[in-house]
Amino acid sequence: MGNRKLYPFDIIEKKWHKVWEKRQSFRAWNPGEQIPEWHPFGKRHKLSGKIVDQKDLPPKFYVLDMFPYPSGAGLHVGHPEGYTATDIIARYKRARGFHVLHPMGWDAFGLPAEQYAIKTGQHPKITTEKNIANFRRQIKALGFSYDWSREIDTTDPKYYKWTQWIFLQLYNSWFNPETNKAEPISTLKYPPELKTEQERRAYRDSKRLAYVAEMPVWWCEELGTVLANEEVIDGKSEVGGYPVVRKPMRQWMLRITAYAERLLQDLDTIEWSESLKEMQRNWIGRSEGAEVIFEVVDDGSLNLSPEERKITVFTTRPDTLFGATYMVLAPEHKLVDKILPRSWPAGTPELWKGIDPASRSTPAQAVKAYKAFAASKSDLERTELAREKTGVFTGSFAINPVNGEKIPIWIADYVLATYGTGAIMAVPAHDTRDLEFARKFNLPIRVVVQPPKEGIDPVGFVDDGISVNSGLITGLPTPQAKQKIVEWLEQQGKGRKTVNYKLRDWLFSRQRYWGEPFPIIWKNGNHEPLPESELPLIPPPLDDYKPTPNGEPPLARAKDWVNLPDGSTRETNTMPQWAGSCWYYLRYLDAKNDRRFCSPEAEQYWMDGEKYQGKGKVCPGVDLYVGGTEHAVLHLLYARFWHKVLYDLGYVSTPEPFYKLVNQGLILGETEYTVFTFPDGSYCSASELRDIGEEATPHGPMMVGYHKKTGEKLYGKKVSEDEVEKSADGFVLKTDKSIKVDARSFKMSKSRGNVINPDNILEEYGADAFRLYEMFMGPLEMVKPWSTRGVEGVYRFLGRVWRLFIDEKSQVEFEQSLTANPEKAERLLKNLKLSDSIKEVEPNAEQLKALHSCIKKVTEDLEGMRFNTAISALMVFVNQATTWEVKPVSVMRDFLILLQPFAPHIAEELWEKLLVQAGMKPVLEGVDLCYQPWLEYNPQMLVEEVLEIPVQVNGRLRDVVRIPAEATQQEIEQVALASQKVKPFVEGKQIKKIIVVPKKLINIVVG
RNA sequence: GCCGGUGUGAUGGAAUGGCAGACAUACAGGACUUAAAAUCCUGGGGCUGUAAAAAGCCGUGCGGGUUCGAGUCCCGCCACCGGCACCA
Repeated sequence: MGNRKLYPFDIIEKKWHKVWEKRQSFRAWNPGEQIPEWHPFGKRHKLSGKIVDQKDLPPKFYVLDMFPYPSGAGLHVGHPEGYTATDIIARYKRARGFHVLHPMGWDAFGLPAEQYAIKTGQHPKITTEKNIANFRRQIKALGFSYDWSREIDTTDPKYYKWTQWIFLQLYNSWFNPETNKAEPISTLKYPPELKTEQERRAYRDSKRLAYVAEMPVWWCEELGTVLANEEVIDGKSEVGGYPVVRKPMRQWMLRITAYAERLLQDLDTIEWSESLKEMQRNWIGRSEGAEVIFEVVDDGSLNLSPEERKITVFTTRPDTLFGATYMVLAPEHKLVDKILPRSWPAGTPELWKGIDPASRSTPAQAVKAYKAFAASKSDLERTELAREKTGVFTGSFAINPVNGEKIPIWIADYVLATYGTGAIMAVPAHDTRDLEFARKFNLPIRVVVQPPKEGIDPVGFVDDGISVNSGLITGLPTPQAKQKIVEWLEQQGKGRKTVNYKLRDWLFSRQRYWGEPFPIIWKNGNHEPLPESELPLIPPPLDDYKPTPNGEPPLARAKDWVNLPDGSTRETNTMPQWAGSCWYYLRYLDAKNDRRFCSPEAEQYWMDGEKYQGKGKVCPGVDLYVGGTEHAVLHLLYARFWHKVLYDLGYVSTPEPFYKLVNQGLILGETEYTVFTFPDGSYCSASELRDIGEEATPHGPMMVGYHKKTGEKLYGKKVSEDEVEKSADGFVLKTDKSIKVDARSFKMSKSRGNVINPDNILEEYGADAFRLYEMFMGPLEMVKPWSTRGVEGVYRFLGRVWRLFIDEKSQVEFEQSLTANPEKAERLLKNLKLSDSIKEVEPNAEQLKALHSCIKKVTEDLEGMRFNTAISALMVFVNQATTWEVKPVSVMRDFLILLQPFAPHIAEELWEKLLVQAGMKPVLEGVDLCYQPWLEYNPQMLVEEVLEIPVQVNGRLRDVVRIPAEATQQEIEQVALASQKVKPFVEGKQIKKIIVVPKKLINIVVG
């Protein structure tokens, strides 16, 4: 790239940023606010100077970005992808007359700032502020039409005051299963047997939506904190990839499980992508089945109470009860230790007695050894490897309620304590895991479901079939068999129909400093809420931000803060990072309110589509939410949960927060080519390798592959694009075409060194080109590789737009005077002259057609969020307009209205030129470009007098004929048949039928 | 293994069941230039064919099907990407 700019984007962009800021162009107005005389929104909607009421305001459109965590690394090119998409929509909707709310803020609590604080002793606030300032600068440089007056920061006490307040709402609520919603804790009814206040308190505390529980949690030594299930991936922390272990700790929990069903059901009411909804459904993991009670066989020596004698299992296949040949408890199951007989029953095979030969003398010893073995396995080990089944016989038996059969009770870690009842009935014939286990320990396998088709082995058949050898359900197809057996169990009091969810309650406390402190104090072992008047509760500064040596959170170091005069102490845990992002979209509605998290008026106006949009489509909540898939389950599930609680308590008016959600696809690094070499340095074709992939090494990620024949591990070497060429299938080395090269794009990462810094792109091509490129790459939702060459392409397009309007001679003079007086840059812009070819003339038919087909395409594509094709329509227009000797002002004006959402800076500058130098009349006089009304296309302008109609014979293209638009079907047929190119294919054959698609195509079918 | 998504030129990608490859990138040729950059113009899926054309055939991951007509719809596969994964 030469250093000469195609147009002075740097000057223009700075200029318009200042203008927009000064005019507060993108400020949105809450009901009750007075709109100043000068504001363009007031002018557009005739509300200037008025104190507006909800009913005066035009329909709202709330378009939201997932706010970023301001990391020290600065903006990633992935951020502006979503932000540009929402900005284009925001600008388009504004032009369409909507009252647009388009805010931005910072999700600023987080680990990196805290870890930096641990290293340096510097308060994390300082790092955070610095990073926010950098992010703000970078985002502002892109010219997004945010209402910056609503900017929020989750680490600002004015913000987290309300995060803490919402926590108190959760704390002071319980979920009433009868009404299926959260209610104030005061409506809780106590069982009559609870007499003392202490008993009632314990009962109350056990029902709260925010409650304390001692439970095994994921403890991450490296991070010095516990993590939520959702933050643990493959036995490692999602952040940093550190090992985690299970550890019982006292923790704050949020009762999200109470909302499992509603979180699932309401997915059907919102417009999210199917894949995203599926992810949430999977996470919630609803499964219908039955609980079945098995009775432990006790000859009296076990001393079991009647309650302890019952083992309840959960199964989704009650129809296979007759095939249950053993049962399994999780090692952590409560009853495990109670059911152990003193000695092995007669005839217990050695194989059943456990993993440790030394401990086989009694069941208690075997079980103890097995429990120790299972507990020692990290979760990584549990999920990894071939998952060889392990387990041990307890020595006890239970009675299968359907046939009275005595079956052995085992413990095994393939049964999870945390799902269902922590116990299962094992049906090896019809469950893959049970089958594996039964085969390993030589347990009986009994077929009770016949596959519907011949030739399928019934052992290991897990789908629906016909019940066999199953007493009263024999002969029934699986669904009916399930129903009938459950009815029978219910009659007998041996079981019932039930639903289970994979979703667990949300572990809500962290042993960190840089998070919201809990507004909770502890008095005599009981917790109490802080009064609302004491919010926000601000954490004290520390000298040392590490956890204390005995594992207490860092806040425990601040003795003066923790210990209160009356002897009570503060909770020292903090909330997880997700807390602040659970409700930020509500704070934007009324960001400065210090009496409430958000006023009811603002909430109702901006969130409730139905009431204030009048007729038409109802879009409750945030109308459009755009962000990455990385938040598919965590943030989006948590936020929906909080929203539903607030809805139940009457604080918000919609059951769902985000009506329409779009996931932007990841932007990968530029395509990389890898050639593999043998240790001696000679090349190996990628086609001879299997399992090509990345491997982390101390020098960063390396490409590795394994030789298909020898299994030898080979390393890859990066080669540049000019060293390779495309062959029949895939790329090969230019120097040796027998050597295939691996070509793929990778996620951008520091260690790989393929990160594109937005600052550099902005510097070289400007914000408009950057915005345009990110949208032009392809459909928003798709994963796509970055290509800096592609940026140059759209940059050239903007250069063509510029030259369409600006006189070349004045451009040259401008550049010269700019070199001489760079400090006068902005004033020199005035010297740029409009091209002489732009004239106040009536547009001709061709020009109108070009304009109106552009309006049509851009409008339709914006409605469908197909930005890439909208931009190509703009390019088509410019390519056509470049050939016009005279360009009518009106046509060029309308083009700028279409261009503005995509490339606002250049559009504003050229609009101003048309106003000042060509005396252009805007569509709405005195209104800024960003509030000019959108254009309607006129179908009349697109009508062709002569159409080019393709002629097919038997579906194959033979000719294209020109036919007057008003031609009749017969005339069209005649012209087509008369075509010299068509004749040879028709002559001598019988014409069976002629299909004429009006204005589109004609197909002659011959026999 | 289960669920979801995607497969189209050298590349990113376009195509309400109706001219496959819009628009752009890369490439090649030309104009302008002392030269280069920038700009403008032209070309282009493959094969056969021809002096050049014309013309024909084949082409949207693979195999079938529906249809006058399929990248698009249906059935069966394959590959890649993402998510979940001992959840009974």
